[in-house]
Amino acid sequence: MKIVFMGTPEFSVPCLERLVLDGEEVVGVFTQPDKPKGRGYALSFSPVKEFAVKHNIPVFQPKSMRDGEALKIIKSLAPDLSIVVAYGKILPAEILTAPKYNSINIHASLLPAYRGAAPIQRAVLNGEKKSGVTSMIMDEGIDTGDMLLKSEIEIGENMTSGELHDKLSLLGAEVLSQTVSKLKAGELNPIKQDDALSSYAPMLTKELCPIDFTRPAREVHNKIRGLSPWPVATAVFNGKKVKIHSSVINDKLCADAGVVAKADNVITVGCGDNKCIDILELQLEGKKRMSAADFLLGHKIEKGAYFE
RNA sequence: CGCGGGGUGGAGCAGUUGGUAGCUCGUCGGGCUCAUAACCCGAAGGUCGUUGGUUCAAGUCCUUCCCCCGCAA
Repeated sequence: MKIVFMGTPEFSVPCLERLVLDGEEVVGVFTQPDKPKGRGYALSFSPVKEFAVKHNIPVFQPKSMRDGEALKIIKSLAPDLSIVVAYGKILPAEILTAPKYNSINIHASLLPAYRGAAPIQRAVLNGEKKSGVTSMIMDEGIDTGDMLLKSEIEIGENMTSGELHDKLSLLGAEVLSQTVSKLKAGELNPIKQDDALSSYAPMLTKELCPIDFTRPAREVHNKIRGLSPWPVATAVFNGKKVKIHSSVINDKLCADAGVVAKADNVITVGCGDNKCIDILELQLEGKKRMSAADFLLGHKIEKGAYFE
């Protein structure tokens, strides 16, 4: 089957890779334009582009999908199907319906819940017990298309967004592969989403990062794992910003919000509900990420020290 | 050349106005203890990221390059 693939971040790569492994004819890849990133503003390729280049698949990076150019390209590629996985642009109907079998999307949530840009992280932030991947036929709305296949996965107590991301990314490739093969076999039964049950997962911003230790321990913990590995929950210690990379809930100790209850191998900090969290890994500004134990070797934590 | 922090014994940090390096942990040996990730004594281990320079003398000043990280995108 001739397929056009649209995707940008790391999450999309396993899907694209799976299509290639399944022997599909990927005739073109659309991905976001190269952008200056990182220190020094070096121009960088998207992970999908990296993969496509390596496999000699033609890459297209239009700035807009609505100026007719993109449509022209797609028509010239004459695909049977378009597959969109975290492309990062909202596609107009003319693009979606250009291929013979229209466009299929892989979304990292159990739709209709968590439509939108950051379904993985939002699920972790909200302390959801499960998540998953849904394939759907795309329409013009944001993740509102008719659902095709769905696969669930458990979210562990201490799982981070990064870990869930990696699992869903692989699961997504699996669901995609099945969806395509069922499409070929004519076995797909699109199911309408129940809008009443829908929810939206907006993009993360750095405003979410500061930890409020007056919140319950579980909420603090969910924030820490939900924002890991990006943008990472932060606190202030001794006037310096620290990123808190990982934690576990500690309901054996008790301390005022933000106050350090204990610091030997881990740093135990009080939260708002008379429980604590154990900080396992943290990172001082300008320093590398390190375990709490390593941090403590070089940083004395006096009695009464606190995070804010 | 977007802004900024940093590269010091295995790990995390100190190191003032330049005079051959110190702390905590770890490691090894010994001791104490019913016992211990506790405590005591002792030991090993560092060309102070790299290059060149200034100086009687540089981890500490200037220079080249490499690497790491925070911010911002």
